[in-house]
Amino acid sequence: MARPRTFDEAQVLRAVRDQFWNKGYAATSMDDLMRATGLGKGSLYGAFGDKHQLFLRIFDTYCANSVESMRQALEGPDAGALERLRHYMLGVATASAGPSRRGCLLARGTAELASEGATDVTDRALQAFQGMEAQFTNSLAQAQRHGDVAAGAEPRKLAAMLLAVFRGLEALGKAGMDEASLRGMVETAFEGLPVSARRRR
Amino acid sequence: MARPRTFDEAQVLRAVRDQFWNKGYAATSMDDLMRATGLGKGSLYGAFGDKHQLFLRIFDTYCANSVESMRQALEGPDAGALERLRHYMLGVATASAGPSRRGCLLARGTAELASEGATDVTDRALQAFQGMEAQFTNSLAQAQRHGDVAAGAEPRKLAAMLLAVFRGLEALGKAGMDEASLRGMVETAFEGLPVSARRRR
DNA sequence: AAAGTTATTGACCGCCCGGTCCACCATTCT
DNA sequence: AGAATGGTGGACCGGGCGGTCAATAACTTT
Repeated sequence: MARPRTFDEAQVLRAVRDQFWNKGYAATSMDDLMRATGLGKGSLYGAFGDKHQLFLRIFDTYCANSVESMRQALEGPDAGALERLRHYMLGVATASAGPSRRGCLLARGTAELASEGATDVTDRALQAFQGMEAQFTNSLAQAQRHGDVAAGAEPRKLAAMLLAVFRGLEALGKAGMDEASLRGMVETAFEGLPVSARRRR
Repeated sequence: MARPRTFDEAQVLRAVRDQFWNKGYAATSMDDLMRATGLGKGSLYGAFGDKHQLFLRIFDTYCANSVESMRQALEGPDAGALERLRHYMLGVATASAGPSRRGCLLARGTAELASEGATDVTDRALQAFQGMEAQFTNSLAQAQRHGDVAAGAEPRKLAAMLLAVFRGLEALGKAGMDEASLRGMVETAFEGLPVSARRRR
């Protein structure tokens, strides 16, 4: 009934996301987005609305993807749950220390847009964080079931603590903290987890 | 030999800091700074240079103040060192959860300016974080000396881990995480610290 | 083929951006 | 008193900002 779109929406959104990711929200201009996507201004506005809506759109999918990719990384049998979790967090430490310096869009977006009453951003971020915490809880419960974590421990409390470490890694990595330090933090946090009595050395 | 300044430099810098703190770097305009300080543009540029230099200036003192205020909060005899540290971090948790939402300028500035190769910002941030870590290490060493922390523990490793939690609190608080959760993370982290054998229950 | 509908492009809008510049002023030195 | 010095305020600059819009193109329906 009408002219079809000539661009791949997913591809455009990826380009937009990368722009916001690299430069931040305020520092990204609509011209930057035009250049990055190859679309004219009218197309961008027509398809996605204004800058803020566009940001929310990519922020949304970024959050969902983050939680989902974590879920995939952690899923598996009870037996290796604790080790998978530890391995995952070590990977985060290494990635955060990388020279990319772009860090995590979730952290960046929240830091930049939280203050000005933009609850539409913080709400999504909070939901993502809670989703991540739930993944941690799940892994720890698996580990507990398998006997790697003390029977009396509370997976949810431990998960919350690990979530704080997790977000801290990101923050410190962006400041340029070296990989060894970040990985050390993960190791130390895991050494503090209550080990099952049967496995205590 | 010439006309003296009519403004209080410290006061002006405080106003500038608050502007950057509330709105972020990119979103703060020079007009905002003129309004906040009451100074004309010429005075601002004459006294402090351009926007970036001005930001570095206030960022510098903010970092120094942060480390120093932490030092003051933690200083004291060996006896209460661990408890002071715990109390301090609980205070951070409560403050991060506050409805102010402005969070920590150190975190915000780093998140916003780290990516674009602005090592002048990240260098200062990293130095501040290392200063904080040193304070933690110091308190933990005191606690160890007093027997609150296991003799075999390594204060520096534990301090690094607590630093990650510390920065995580800030990040999660900005997203709107509730106070009870944040305080819980601190409690859990402290429960994981290796307790002196003499004091183990 | 004509009508209807939507995508696309880029010119255009008013405004505000960071930064410069200069006329003016308050002070100190001679 | 007058020159010299440096602080002050604001007009001014070119350009980039977010956002709008009308002309045109590409498709479907009748």
